[in-house]
Amino acid sequence: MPGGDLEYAVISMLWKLESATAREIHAQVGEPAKLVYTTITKVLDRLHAKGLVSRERKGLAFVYRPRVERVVVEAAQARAFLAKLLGPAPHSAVATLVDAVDSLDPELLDELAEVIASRRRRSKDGT
Amino acid sequence: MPGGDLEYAVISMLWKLESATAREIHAQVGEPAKLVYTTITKVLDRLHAKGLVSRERKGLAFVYRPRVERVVVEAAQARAFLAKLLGPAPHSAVATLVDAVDSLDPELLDELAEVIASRRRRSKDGT
DNA sequence: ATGACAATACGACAAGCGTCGTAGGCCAGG
DNA sequence: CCTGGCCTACGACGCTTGTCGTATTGTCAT
Repeated sequence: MPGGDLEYAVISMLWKLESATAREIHAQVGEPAKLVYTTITKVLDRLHAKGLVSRERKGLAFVYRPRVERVVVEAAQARAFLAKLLGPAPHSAVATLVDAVDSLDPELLDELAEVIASRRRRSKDGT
Repeated sequence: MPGGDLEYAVISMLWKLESATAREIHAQVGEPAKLVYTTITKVLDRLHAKGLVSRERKGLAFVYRPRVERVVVEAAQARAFLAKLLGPAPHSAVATLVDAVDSLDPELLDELAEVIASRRRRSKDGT
């Protein structure tokens, strides 16, 4: 549901920090990207309008916190993306994925294999 | 580079068919989605403007064909998506991914494992 | 030639997002 | 009391995408 990249970056930071003010988010996300402060507040606004984050006044500022669990959002995104890829040719998609992981961080391949193994084991048990 | 879902669906169909007219694409993609013919041609237009597909006149109609290889585009998408996910917590991202695959098509897990294994083997060789 | 048809070209509109700029409210230090 | 900082609220703009509708043009059979 966080459609764009910036929105995603912002809510990601919130997941990481648990809660934060616009200023803090800006320091972490906006500043490095050379984005003006109000750009971040705007994004926060929209996220809030969509019900993805909650906010609570604290003195002058708002303290924001995520309102949706990260796992849920990421699972949804992953599924959507996968579905898009799988559409026509599931098999090559799998290879594409593995390549992507490999090229971004080869070490994750081991982890990936492990996760799959345990998932497979669990399936066999019926859990 | 094919930003949206419809654009992606259209170029996907082109990858599948090798080449096709707007009418054919519409029959495959547009019709089932209850989209009007010109919606498809518009998308094809934009795809063409972006240089993602080429077209060649054939009688009245244009015959379109993909101009970028599917692997290239998909690899780029996969990398972009992965990078987005990995950003904050690479590890849970891997799990998310596996979950997604599992939930969409459990059989692909085996395939995934296999691909990883061969990729690992190759890495070890240094290829 | 001409009229019916098919296909394209073009233009329009609404959303969603990124990105700013400006206006207005509020609190603390002179 | 007034001024300087912060902070939020809001509105604006441009670009991309989805989605149509209408206008134009080219082809073919009569």
